[in-house]
Amino acid sequence: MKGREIILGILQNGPHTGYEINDILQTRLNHFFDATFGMIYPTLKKLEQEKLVTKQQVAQTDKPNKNIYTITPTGKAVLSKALIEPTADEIFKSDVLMRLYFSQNLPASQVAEFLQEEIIRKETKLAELKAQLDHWMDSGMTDVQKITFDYGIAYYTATLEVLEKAKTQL
Amino acid sequence: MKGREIILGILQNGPHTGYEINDILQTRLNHFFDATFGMIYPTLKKLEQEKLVTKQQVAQTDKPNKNIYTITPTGKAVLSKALIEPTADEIFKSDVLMRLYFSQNLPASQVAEFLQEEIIRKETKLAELKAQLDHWMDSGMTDVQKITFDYGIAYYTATLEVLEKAKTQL
DNA sequence: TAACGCATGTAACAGGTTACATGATTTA
DNA sequence: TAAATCATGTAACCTGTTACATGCGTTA
Repeated sequence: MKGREIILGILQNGPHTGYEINDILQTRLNHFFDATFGMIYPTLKKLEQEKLVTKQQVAQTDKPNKNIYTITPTGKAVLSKALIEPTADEIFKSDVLMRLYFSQNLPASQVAEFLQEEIIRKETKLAELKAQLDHWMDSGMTDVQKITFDYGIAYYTATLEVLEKAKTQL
Repeated sequence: MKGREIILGILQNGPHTGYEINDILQTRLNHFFDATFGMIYPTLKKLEQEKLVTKQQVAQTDKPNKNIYTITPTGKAVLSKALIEPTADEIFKSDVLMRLYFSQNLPASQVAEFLQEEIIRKETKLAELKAQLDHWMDSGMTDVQKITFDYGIAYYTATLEVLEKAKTQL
């Protein structure tokens, strides 16, 4: 699934603005997808042109006006088709591991810094994900969605352990 | 680090052909980077134009002719600079987790299939990585490179556990 | 007064993917 | 005889990134 189908997926649970879609992506799906407004708005525009979503403009007084997008029956059909395709390989690229791999000529202090940068990032992400659990359960988390949460926790926890152990052993 | 610097990094450990670079990427770095020939050859061409590498053509009788690329002093300078920059966030996108997230209207059998597809992939990757350890240690694995290996093992192991537990609990 | 939340969008560009094209030798 | 290994490359395309542009109300 690419941005296109992912946005359709989010809209299947109800109409949303681009801003809200970004919010969902940044909180609940942050640990396995990465989105930016530069992708969300152009994608919504294309989806509208293809008639997979409809746009409803809403004027607001205190806040900027907003566009609420709703998935169409055609959009639902496209999504359903995408959802039952065989799954694709995950994409994982780590700059930190790449640095470690190429670090032969760097001082240990530099290597320690790389490790530390990643430890901070992962600790932050882990804390955010854990903090997210309560709100998410309130707003209706399914058992299967819980797997994606557990996956994230397990991933951050296991790799943090490796990074921390490596740091002490330098 | 993007493809450009990664290829420079590999060439810092000695001259290589594009084919060999691919091989290194597919075996040792496979668990945190993904490369294709369609990226490697065009990148080598650009690097040559920028004089960051030099090409030596070698005629072979039994096998196709090959081009051996060597990093230049300018190339080494570019690489050194890239290596000490602050590290970038890792990129992680999981199609399987995305399917699980959107699976409300799918039958449990379909969810089980998603899980199974990923379990097979991860088991395969884990086995390949473990199998790689011996050759890699023979060809000179540094302590810091060992971290990248441990990271991969920890990641596959921890997430496999989550996926397998989820499968039994469906 | 600085930062954050709300809210949308475009244009240029980078980076990599996919598919195609070729072809001999060796191994199963 | 099918598949794998060795070996290189191009062209079109897709997808997303980065940077820019705007602007009010509220909170710290």
